[in-house]
Amino acid sequence: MMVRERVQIKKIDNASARRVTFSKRRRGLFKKAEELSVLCDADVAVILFPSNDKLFHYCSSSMEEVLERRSLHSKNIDKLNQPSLELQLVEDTDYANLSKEVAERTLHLRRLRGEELQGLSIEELHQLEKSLEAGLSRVVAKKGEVITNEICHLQDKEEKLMEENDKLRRELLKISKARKQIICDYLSADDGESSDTTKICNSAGTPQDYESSGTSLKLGLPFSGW
Amino acid sequence: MMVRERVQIKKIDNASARRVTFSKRRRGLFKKAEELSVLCDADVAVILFPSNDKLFHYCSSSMEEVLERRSLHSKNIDKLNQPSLELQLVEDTDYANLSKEVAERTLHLRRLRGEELQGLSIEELHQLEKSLEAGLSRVVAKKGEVITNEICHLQDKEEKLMEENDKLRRELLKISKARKQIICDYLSADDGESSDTTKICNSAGTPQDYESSGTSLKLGLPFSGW
DNA sequence: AACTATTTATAAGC
DNA sequence: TGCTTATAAATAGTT
Repeated sequence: MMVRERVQIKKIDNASARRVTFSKRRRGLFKKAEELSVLCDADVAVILFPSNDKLFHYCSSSMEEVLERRSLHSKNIDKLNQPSLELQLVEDTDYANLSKEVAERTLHLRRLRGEELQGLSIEELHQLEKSLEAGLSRVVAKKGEVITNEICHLQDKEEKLMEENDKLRRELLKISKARKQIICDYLSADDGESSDTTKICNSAGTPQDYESSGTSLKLGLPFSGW
Repeated sequence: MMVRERVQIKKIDNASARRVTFSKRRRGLFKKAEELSVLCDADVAVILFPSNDKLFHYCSSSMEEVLERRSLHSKNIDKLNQPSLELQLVEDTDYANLSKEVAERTLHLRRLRGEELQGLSIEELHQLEKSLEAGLSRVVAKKGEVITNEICHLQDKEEKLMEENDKLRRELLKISKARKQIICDYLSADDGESSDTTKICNSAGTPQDYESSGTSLKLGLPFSGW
């Protein structure tokens, strides 16, 4: 029973246990959020997406209001990290605005490439650095994921090809044997008493031509600079 | 000391106590959020606005992504409000081109932040990674340069201030000596033969008030998160 | 910021 | 789900 020892924080494999824990901890989290908002007079919003694609949320006031406030904050204080990507959806009515946005994004892109850094404060450079590090780690993680998938896929393919290969080899072997049998039969019929024919008729011999190439399939990965 | 009894969940009046509690509970809340996201494989976002108008947030993945997901969930209702999007595309070509550019740059920026990576090939991910690494190294180099400059500048400033400090201290010392001399002279004139006056007249004594503060100048650097 | 008595959250079992 | 309980974790008040 109960919490015998320190529980380690890693994904719960058992799906139903995971759901139970999610329910319990969701309640706990929302309660903490509520307490914080009351004790410290703060606006608090919590959004949860469990793996089953449902949505849970808690907000001390109005969710829309809090999110709006956040995006304002992001735009003003954290211009470097959050270059109003949300704005894309908002209808940017005139040409001038759009033009400004292109310029903004272009500058930001150049700075992320390490260009046009003159005049930036240490704080701004530090945020740029953090942003690059975060992006890099996500990209590297994604790449790992894609590579793993690719490898699984290729291994699957390899297995299937090897099976097919085996099948084909067996068929060839069968045909080869049949052929030799025919020749053998022919020779036996043609020259019944010759003792030399046993050499040609060796149907139990190992036909090396079709059995030695099974494990050297070349399955090139699509890119080699990892 | 400590939690003598059940704590009332109501606004903490004392502002500094409120800030301390906010800090502690914020850490706790973010920790719980993180644990929930890991244990239950959920996406979690927490946004906090304490009364002082700062912004704190935690997100298990990308805040923008989570918020977008949330708005998709709740936008099922709003779908009827969006018929104007197509009508706007009937504008002139320049506007359309510009719009496309904004979209392109936005996508690129988001990918550099590690978002919207689905569907990219290994090669593309690899290039993104290289690009991020290159930008990161340039930004880090620039930051180093700026920091070095800032430090030189501050050292200059420190030296000048210390010189000025010395000058001021010497002047004060001079004034102090002059004053004591006047008192001494006065007392001597008033009571010529008293042997006690030598104590007061000790003009070679060390006036500690002006000599002990020279090396403790505080020259705060503008940012501390290096 | 560190400490600690106490409250609170929660894992496991039913 | 909800209840129970032993234990882990959070934290209020103090230094």
